[in-house]
Amino acid sequence: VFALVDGNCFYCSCERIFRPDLKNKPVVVLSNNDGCVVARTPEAKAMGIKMAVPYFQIAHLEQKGLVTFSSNYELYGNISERMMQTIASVAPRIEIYSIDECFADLGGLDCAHLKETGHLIRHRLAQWVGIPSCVGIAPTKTLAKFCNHLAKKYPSLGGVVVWDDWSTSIQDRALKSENIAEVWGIGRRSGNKLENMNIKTVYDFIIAHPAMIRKKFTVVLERVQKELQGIACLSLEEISEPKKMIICSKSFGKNIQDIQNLQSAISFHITRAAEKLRQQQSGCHTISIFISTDRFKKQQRYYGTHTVTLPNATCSTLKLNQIAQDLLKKVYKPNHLYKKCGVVLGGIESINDHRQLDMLTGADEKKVCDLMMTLDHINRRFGKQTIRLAIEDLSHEWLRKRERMSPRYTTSMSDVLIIN
DNA sequence: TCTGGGGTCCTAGGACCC
DNA sequence: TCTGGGGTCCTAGGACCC
Repeated sequence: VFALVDGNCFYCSCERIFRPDLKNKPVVVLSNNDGCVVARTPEAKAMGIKMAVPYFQIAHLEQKGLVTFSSNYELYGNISERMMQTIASVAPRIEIYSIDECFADLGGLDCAHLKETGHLIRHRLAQWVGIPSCVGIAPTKTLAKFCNHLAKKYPSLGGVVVWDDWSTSIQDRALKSENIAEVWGIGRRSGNKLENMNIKTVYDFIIAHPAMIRKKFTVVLERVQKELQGIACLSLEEISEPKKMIICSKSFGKNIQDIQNLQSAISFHITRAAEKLRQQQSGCHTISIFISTDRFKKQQRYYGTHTVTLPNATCSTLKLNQIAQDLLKKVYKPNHLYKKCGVVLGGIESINDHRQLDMLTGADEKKVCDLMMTLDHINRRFGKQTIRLAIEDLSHEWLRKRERMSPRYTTSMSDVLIIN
C-alpha cells in the first residue's frame, strides 16, 4: 500500500510560515528570473491566475492585493527536508519524489489504520513544519496519486483519501468524474489523442483495450492503465540513483550579444554542473553546450549546439570548462541577440568503479579529483564562489536579480527572524 | 519591456558486427 | 526475377513529470 503525501501549493505555504499575515491572502511564487508563476494559493487561483502564466500578465493584480515572491530555493529546500523527516517519523520507508512530494510505504499497516495514519501525517506536517498537505492512499502509486488529486480537489474529503475504503460504485463514480488528462503519466499530448478516440474519463481509459493502448501509444501508457486497475507496476524506490544527465542552464536578464557574457555564463554553468557531478561521485564522458536566441521572438532565430565525447570520464571543472569554452567558440555567431545558454553533461559513470588513467596526457584523475573536492570543501565552508574560475568574472550582465525574494529564514544567520 | 529550469524514459533509425 | 537474419550500441527526438 502506497501513500502519496503532497504539500499544498508548497512554495506559497513555505512563504506563509514566516508571514502569517498572508494567511487567506492571494500569494504566488515566480520561477527563476521572475519569469512565470510556479505556485499559487487557492485565493490566487480564484483571481483567475493560471499555472505557468508569465508574470507581466498578472502584475496588475498586485494592486488588488496579490502578493508575489521570487523563488527562494534555499528556504524551500530546507522546509522540504523537514517535511520529509516528519513523514518518515510516521512511515520510515519513503521515496522522495520531488521537493514537495513523497511516496511512503504503508505495507505493514492493517487496512483499518490507513486513514488514521494519513491524518497523523497531515497533523504532524501542520504542527511540526507548518505546511498544509493532502494524502492519497492506494494499492498502486498511480492510484495513490489519483486519490491525492481528489483530496486536493475536494476539501470536504478531509485531506485524506483511502482508495480501498470506498465501495466499487463510489470508486467508479470518482473515475467517471475525472478527466483522463488528470492522471499521472498522461500529458497534454496523449490526453488529446485519447479524447479524440472518445476516451474522455479515467473510467473510459481503464476499460479500453490494452492491446490497442499499446499499439497506438507505448508501453508507458499501458503501464499507467494497469496501475489504475490496481495492478502495481511501480515500486517504492528508497535510494535515489545517481543522475544520468546533468543540465545547468538559465535565461539571461537581458539579451546578450558579445561573447564575453556567454563565456562567463558557460563557465558559471559548467562549475555548477561539475559540482553536482562530484557530489554523486561521478565523472562524465560527454559535454554539450547550447546557446539560443529568444524563442518568443520570430526574427533572427538561432540555436547553436555542439557535443564532444571524451575517451576518459572526468569531473574536473578546469577540464570541462576548457572544452566547453572551445565548443562555445564553435557555435558562437556574432550579430545574434542571445537569451539563453546552458551545458549538458552525459555519459555519466561512477568515478570509483574503474578509474582509468589518461594514456596521452598521463594526468592522474585521482589527483584532479582530490583537488576539486578540496575546492568544493572550501566553497561549502566559506561560501559559494569563494574560489572560482576567473572567466566567470568577465561579465555579470547576463545575471538577473530576483527582485521579490523573501529572507532565507532557516539557512542564513543574517536572515533569522527575531521577534521583539 | 516582460514568457523557468532540471530531469526521466521510450522509440525509431542508423551504423556496425558476425 | 531473386539480394539473410539476428543482434548490439548509439543518438535524436518526443512525451512526460515537478
